[in-house]
Amino acid sequence: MATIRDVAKVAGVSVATVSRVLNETGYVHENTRKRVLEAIEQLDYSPNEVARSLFKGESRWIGLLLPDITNPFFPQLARGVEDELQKHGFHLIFGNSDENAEKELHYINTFMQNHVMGIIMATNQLGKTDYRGFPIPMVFLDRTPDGNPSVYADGVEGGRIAAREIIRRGSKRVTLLKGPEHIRPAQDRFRGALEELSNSNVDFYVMNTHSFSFQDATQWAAELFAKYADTDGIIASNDVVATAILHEALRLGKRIPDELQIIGFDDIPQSGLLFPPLSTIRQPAYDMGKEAARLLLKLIKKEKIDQRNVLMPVTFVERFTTRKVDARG
Amino acid sequence: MATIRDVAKVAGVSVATVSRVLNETGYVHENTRKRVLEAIEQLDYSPNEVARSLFKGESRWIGLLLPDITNPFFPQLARGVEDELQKHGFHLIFGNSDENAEKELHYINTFMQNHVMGIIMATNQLGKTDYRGFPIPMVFLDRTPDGNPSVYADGVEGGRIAAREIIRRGSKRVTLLKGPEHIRPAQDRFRGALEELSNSNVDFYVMNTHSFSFQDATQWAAELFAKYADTDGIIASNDVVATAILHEALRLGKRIPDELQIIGFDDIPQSGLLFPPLSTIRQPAYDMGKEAARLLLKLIKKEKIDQRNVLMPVTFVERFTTRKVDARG
DNA sequence: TTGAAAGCGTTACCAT
DNA sequence: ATGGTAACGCTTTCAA
Repeated sequence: MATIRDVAKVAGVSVATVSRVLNETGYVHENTRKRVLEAIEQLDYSPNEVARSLFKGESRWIGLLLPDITNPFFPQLARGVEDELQKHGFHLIFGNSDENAEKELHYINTFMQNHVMGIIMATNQLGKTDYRGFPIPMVFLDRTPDGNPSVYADGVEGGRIAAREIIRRGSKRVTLLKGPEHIRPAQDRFRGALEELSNSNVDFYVMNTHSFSFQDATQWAAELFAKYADTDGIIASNDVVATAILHEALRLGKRIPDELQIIGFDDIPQSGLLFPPLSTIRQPAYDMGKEAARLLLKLIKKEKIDQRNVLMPVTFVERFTTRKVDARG
Repeated sequence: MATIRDVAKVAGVSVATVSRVLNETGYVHENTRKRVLEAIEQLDYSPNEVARSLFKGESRWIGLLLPDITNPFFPQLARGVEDELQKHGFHLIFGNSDENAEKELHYINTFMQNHVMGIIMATNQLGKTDYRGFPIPMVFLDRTPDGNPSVYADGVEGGRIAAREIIRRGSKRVTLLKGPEHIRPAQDRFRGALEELSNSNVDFYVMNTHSFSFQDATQWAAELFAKYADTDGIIASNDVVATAILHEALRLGKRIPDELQIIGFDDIPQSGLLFPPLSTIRQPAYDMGKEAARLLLKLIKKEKIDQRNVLMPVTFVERFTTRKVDARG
């Protein structure tokens, strides 16, 4: 690996001059500039970012902390973050926290030791640790109780839409799954749907569920259909749960969507690949990632922020687990 | 951020001594050690990895370059890599190459500039760039033409198993999809299946297909069923393609698996969530990630390597797009 | 057992 | 327009 000194020697100039052409700062004669550029070419030199970072006290690294990249919602998000950072010459250091407060702290720590310029994190441990007054910018992929910068999807509205659409398409005995207590988006969705359902004239049944796992959901689904056999519409707390319910319904021979409608949440990539393809409330995961990266970059560059908490819109994706309805509703 | 100098000052010793207790190198009196530790505690000091890395000319970073984290096979792999690295105190710098040689080079470059100690990459551009004699260890997630270290799944055997199982379960008119020419695992699978099919007494039809995309596959599926309506077994080139075929078959009202059997490849997470759940040849993605990380770490530490090219076993995952057969076959 | 100082590869300041 | 050099925070000789 050639260093700036090697380049200086070959070009017959001082390291200061090389640095100047590298960074395009200060004066340097066109001829010397050429010589330096040639030397760089010849030696296949590229500057050592570590040294740069040490001197400047800054870097081009961003830490991204996700609960689990294996969870289908997150890859899109990560991709959005990476694409945006990449455009601005920043790089990602990545970790999985498994929703574990200890791991989370550990990663934040190593991020700091590695001079990252900012951190983007999704967590449900919010409130357990106080991140106000943190020495570097952080963006949360979720609302934060303390008003930290964040980007999040409009779960409440999502819940409302889900309820509205399932009612509008004719379900009369709706089942609403509550979702994990400690996961904020789940509770938002629940509240939104509950609100809309309460104001409607359909019967509905709330089922308490505590996880997002496929296994668990399969079991509730069985219980649900045993207990409430004539339900004709289910609002699931996310797409994975919706998938489990769909399976169980199919297994019981229910006709979807004629006999039973199902709406999920998230619009993870596989939802469109199910049979029948799942109708769901879409969170724009990729764009959320991009937005988070943008916000963080602004924070880092201390640009003016007009919106520290950006709310992303949510949309109904009509596929085939809900009935068609004519344009006028 | 406190520095080693601050600690030295508070503890009333030199930075050299602090460094010694930090690294547990050289002699240091128990009493001074205590004082230093207290100072560290008091200042909440942790060493600057960037400075460390600059001095040592080494780091705890590993670059991971994947085609696209959004592609369902890769998150598991990434997770395997991260878990293993994490255990050994290494961190991941991550990028998506999109199978684009230019991007690939760009990332490799930034990885190098950032002093990563090694690189793990999955690519189908192999051979376009010569990575022999590269200054840091690289592990490829695929076989490499030039014998670079690698970990890969046994595609040929996978193809054989797929063909064997579909024949054993009674398909008489098998369709084999070829998959993209330039993707090595796809060709391995194809060759394996072709071999087994050739040695069998079933009729078979090879369909040339050029991508792994869901959209494209949906189209071929339509063509396929039009052209070869009585095929009763399809070996797809991966699970995404298998899913598209499954859909099309369901749409045409075919009974699965009685009338038509389908086998995929990969065992991506959603394959078990399809309806009916997809039978497939499983690549152990998570373990492949772990194995790649282990191999790389060994390379970095210059430990003895008994196997520079590790072949991972592939298994048949029996679900419900293939027929049951009694234990004796 | 401890400290002083050089050096890792940069950048930026101050001279010239 | 160019060069010398201190400094970033650490580790590691070398001397004491």
